[in-house]
Amino acid sequence: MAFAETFKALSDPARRQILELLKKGPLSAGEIGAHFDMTGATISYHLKILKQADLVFESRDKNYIYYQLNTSVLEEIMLWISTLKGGNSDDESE
Amino acid sequence: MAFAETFKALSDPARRQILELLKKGPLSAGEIGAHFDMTGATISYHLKILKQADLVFESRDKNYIYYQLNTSVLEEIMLWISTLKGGNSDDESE
DNA sequence: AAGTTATTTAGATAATCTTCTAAATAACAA
DNA sequence: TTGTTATTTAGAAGATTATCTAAATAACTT
Repeated sequence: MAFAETFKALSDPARRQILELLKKGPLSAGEIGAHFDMTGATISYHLKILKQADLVFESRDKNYIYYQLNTSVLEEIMLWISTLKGGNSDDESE
Repeated sequence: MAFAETFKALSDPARRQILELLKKGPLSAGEIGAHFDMTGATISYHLKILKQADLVFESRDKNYIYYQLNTSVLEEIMLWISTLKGGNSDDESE
């Protein structure tokens, strides 16, 4: 829904990399953090922004919080971009 | 090419609106500015960022500078998003 | 209950971003 | 060449962002 929030969230390289990690499946906050040279607090901050943008959602298990991609918002962005390109949202070969 | 730059450029509402205006065709910096409640200097700043991100290009005529959409970069973003969603960049119904 | 581990929240700081005003270019018109 | 119009550049101010450390929660283990 909130377009600004979504694009804002995508504008940071670390957050894009997080999304790419999640492409393969859910990961806990700690597992995500292991891929970065940042404190857990900073990772948590980025996850919060991705969550607010609806790009990820979380589910809890034991004392872990798992994050996973939410692809539905990506659809909406694709739509925005494709109307910008083409005018029409439908497929338009040539 | 520079993904970070492109997403950064798209993260500002005014810049997205500029792109939408340019969808209908080229406009001069002044014509673009007329749609916003900002100084020409600020518009120029936003145009520079869009230009650096390769989202627009300019062409000069008389003492006007016309801006127009460059859709090729939009393709690349679509590709990034769709690989994030689907894994495969090709069409994948269901 | 007390201790441990995973994660978030709070508060601070430094860097980056958006915007303005004023001045500089660039190109045209007389 | 002088003046006018369109746009950009420079420099400054205020807002937002990314990051850290330290402290707070939350959930598990013993």
